[in-house]
Amino acid sequence: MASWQRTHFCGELRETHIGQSVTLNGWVNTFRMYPDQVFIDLRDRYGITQIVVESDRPEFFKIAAEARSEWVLSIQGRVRERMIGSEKKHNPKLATGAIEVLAENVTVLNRCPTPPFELFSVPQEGQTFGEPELANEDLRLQYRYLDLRRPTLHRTLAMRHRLNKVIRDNLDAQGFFEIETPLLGKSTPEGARDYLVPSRVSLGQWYALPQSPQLYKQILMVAGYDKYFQIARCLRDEDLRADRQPEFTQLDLEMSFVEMDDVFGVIENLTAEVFRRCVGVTLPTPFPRLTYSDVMLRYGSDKPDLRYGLEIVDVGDIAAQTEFQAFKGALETGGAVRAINVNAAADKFSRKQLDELAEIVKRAGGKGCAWVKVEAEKFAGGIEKFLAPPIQVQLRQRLGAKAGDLLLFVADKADIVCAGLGTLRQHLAGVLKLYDPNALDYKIAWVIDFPSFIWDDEEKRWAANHHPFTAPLDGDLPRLESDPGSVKAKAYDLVINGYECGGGSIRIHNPDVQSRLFKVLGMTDEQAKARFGFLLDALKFGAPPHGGIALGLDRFAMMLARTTNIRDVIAFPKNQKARDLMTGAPAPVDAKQLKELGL
RNA sequence: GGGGACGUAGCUCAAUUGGUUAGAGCACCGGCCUGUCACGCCGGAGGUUGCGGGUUCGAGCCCCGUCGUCCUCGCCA
Repeated sequence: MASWQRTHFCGELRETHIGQSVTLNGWVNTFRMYPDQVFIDLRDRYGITQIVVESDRPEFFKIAAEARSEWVLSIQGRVRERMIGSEKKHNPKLATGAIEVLAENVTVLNRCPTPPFELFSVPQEGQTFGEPELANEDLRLQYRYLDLRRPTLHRTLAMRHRLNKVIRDNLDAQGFFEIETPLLGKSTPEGARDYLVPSRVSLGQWYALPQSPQLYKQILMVAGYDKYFQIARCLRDEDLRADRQPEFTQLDLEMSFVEMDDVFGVIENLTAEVFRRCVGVTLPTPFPRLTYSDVMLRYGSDKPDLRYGLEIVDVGDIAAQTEFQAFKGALETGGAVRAINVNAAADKFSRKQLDELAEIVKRAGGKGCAWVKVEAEKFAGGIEKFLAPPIQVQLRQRLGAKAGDLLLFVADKADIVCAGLGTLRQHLAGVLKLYDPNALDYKIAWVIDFPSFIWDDEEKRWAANHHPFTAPLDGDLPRLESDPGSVKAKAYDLVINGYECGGGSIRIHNPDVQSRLFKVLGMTDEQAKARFGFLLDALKFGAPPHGGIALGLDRFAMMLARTTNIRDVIAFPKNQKARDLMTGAPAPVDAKQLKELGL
């Protein structure tokens, strides 16, 4: 062992170590200088230990006095109790506060320039490390290795490690095999935009990086590996969001001889253990199962945040009795009129703020939002004059309204009403603080009974809502050709606190059904064979009934870490333009490289 | 591609809404200090207000363009 190597960690020493000779390695967290003493708080992953360097060792005192934030030091010394004379001078804020290390040797392992932004600040009560006010994110991403020194990020990455470990242990115990699948694969035309990789040995031809291991995992089922999982990197060349990165990590999973309940059982077992072991929260199982049509109506979203109420209520039948043109017009063209009762909020919104609510609905595609305040006897303001007393009575009853409530209405095509009120609901919950974003408060549910198809108005054809191998509900099969829009799928999403954290389906294993489904999608057998031939071939060779799911692990980590920014849970994330500000990727390459690839 | 917010010292922010020499805290440098622990005290240095143009007697502030960052719609089977 080299003389500078550590014998202990910086968070380790206690009164029991007093008198021992130790060596600590770490970064200078803070320093306090005196004419005859230098105090250095030395930091590593495990904590902080105070180092004292005294002037009776001038050669080391000089080095210590020069040391600055984030220098890397090795301190050899003796552990002693913090005393002045015979009086104890412990620091109760530090786990190591009873002791300090009197330096007998100081080695500078590396210097560090003044960091471009602050990494540490005053610790909060009960914390070893203090979080500074965060610098601009682009600066922090450029110096990611410095930003990653922040204890919050250490904790998050430690938590992700535990998440992966729990997943592997749990699925192993449930009988799953972890199997890797290729990164270099074949582009499949539907779905997200592919990242492409040129082939050097087959000039002019391209691999695609996987959007998910979907096709491979189904083939593994054909091959008899009846419980498969993989912690898989997936790549999609689409625009980024606060919860979306171009490369992200899925827990990909597939099982044979199963129906939906079997997948739910495995995932509920796993998810409950993840939350118990990562954040100490017990989730009640089984998770609630909500239908797509139900959540769209009540929450205006297929991934509702169930931590708060503010449910949407259909008032179309009552609105039809009014002469209010905005209501009548929407209903006459087959639309809907729905409302939210914002409890006790009548006085919380100024006229200007109500206009802002209308703006939010407009941004969601709507024409605006009508409002009315509820008083003891009657409604007031907004569209009150369009609502005759008997209408008011009905609305009051339907919406459970009492004096002081604020009623918000949106009238439009049904999907716009959902989007408008859904967005409004989220906004209101934030503004009215109906939930605590920092609390260990998790509302988790399955959303089921998704439509199999959605109508693509541009291409004038039915498109697969999930993917073209998703099995329709058995009872809906007879309507596959006659009424595709009414067919529901054996597809399911796992929704946590308003985030889609997973999705999957039971797959079609019957070639006849698969063929019928391709026809609905406007694909001939030949076209289907050209696109998915290898999978269709494989499915012919004795495919078992199978199904599975993929969980978005980055989003899971966001939930566990209680952040709304996916970059907080990824060690080296990309910015909104999909750039890595630390490495500078993407970047031009040498002409020679391009030439080799025939580009 | 559309909509929105932001860009002032190394960092976080301010600048009485167009008016004198653009300030503060932290960081940095120097000095003082025998027990600090966010040490304290004194002093100092540090600015093309993202960039380019325009309006004006006068622009950090208004207008146009551009670059960058974030949020969002489209997109994400």
